[in-house]
Amino acid sequence: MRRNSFRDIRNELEKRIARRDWQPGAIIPGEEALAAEFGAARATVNRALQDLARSGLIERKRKSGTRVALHPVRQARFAIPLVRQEIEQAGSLYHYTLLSREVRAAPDFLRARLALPAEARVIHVRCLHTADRRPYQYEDRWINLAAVPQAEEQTFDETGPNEWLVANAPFSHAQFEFGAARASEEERSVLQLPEGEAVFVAERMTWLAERPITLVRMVHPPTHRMVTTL
Amino acid sequence: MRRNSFRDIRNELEKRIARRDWQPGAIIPGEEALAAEFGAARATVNRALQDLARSGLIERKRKSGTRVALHPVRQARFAIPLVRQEIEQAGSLYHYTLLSREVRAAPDFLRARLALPAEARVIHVRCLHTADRRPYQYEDRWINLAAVPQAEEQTFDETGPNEWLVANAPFSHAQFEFGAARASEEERSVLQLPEGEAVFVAERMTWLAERPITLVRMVHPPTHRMVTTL
DNA sequence: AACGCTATTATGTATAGACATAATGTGTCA
DNA sequence: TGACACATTATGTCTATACATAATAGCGTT
Repeated sequence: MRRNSFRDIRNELEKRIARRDWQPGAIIPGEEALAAEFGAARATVNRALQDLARSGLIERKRKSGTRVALHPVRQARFAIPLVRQEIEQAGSLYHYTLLSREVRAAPDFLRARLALPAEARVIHVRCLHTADRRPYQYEDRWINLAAVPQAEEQTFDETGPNEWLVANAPFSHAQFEFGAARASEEERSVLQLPEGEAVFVAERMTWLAERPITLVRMVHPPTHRMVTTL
Repeated sequence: MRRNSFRDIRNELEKRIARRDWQPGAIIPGEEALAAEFGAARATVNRALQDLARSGLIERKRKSGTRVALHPVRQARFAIPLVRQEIEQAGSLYHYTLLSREVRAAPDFLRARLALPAEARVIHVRCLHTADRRPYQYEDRWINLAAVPQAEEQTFDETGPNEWLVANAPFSHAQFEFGAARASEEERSVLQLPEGEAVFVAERMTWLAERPITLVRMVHPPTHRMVTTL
């Protein structure tokens, strides 16, 4: 006979919620009761319930008890891979090309977005990532030199700034923005797209404890799909 | 003196990893050792480590031990709101318009994507969601009648199929796809976009325990941004 | 060297019992 | 009646202990 694992309990409760055995908003039995029902310890039931709460299916409050979430504000997760990994995992040949690299004062739009002081100096890097020799991602990146001074010594002609940053400048917070746009003149030429083509744009800002690290705009051809499951 | 909570332990370990006290790829002390160091039980350390593993900062393997992730494959979460909520939370006026509703046999492309049998019947609904009278999202949805027979009685002329489904047909799995595309003729006319404009496309498939429920294609004007933080 | 069995080891999970904490209910006193 | 202290309750967390399980290392056999 199989022992009652917290997964079994979680799955069973999940099923009951999906089946509407317990209405949305309704309170479900307490940990003690469930523990008795499943013949498990309260700690085991607790673990199952915490799991469900994390996935947004139930809401828990001390003393009040546990209830089925009214609006199952479900959330999906997506991984943030390195371009190289993403491409190589798809079984393609990765290649990196540096297009330009420049140390300069932060332009106004960047100062505004990253809340940088007037005198801020940054590195601006533009590069292209290809998969099987076909343009895959055009990367347009700004790095705050005040936060990552070692970046100034990097030429970025062999490895991309993303890989270097991941290995040398951890971040604590990040903001992501995804959208679509008509390809600009420059994007079209770099990605070799026909006139008027659409592009998938992902922007990312990262901070390490309130200090802005980098802003990057990653532009993909319209064939690109970001996929995730729940 | 404050008790060592698993959060404290997690935060401390997080800090050490950020500080590079342990190099990426390096093995970190075992649970017993950490428990001794923090003066906690192994179960407490275990909980902290499982937490870190879930967030992708470390990788654990039985017998081998725990090591700092080489490429911290961090993951971000995004919420899956109802369009109405999304619009109203932004302080805008939500409005819904049904464009068409039709019960029919599943077309080939749909049968292929949802793995439906040859005789499958579906509802096809097209509708528009507006924010402050401006087109916000064009929704093109297919519902599998074998999985949600009650949908056949719904007219969807007052509330959108999404809202109805959320309240009446829960799902257990979902797949999301995001991308960009040039607006089709139909999308342009519904969303009132100029010729050659780009659109942001989100597709979602949902299942309840292996039974396909629905496939929806949600098309947004290029001004739309999907934002999330980590 | 190749193979397969076994012992070892670190993590994974379960348990009973205890105390902590937040939220709510209740009774007392001014 | 209102303010406030106190009891109650469900969840939150920790501990010590035990056993389970996956993966590896080492050994012995062929």
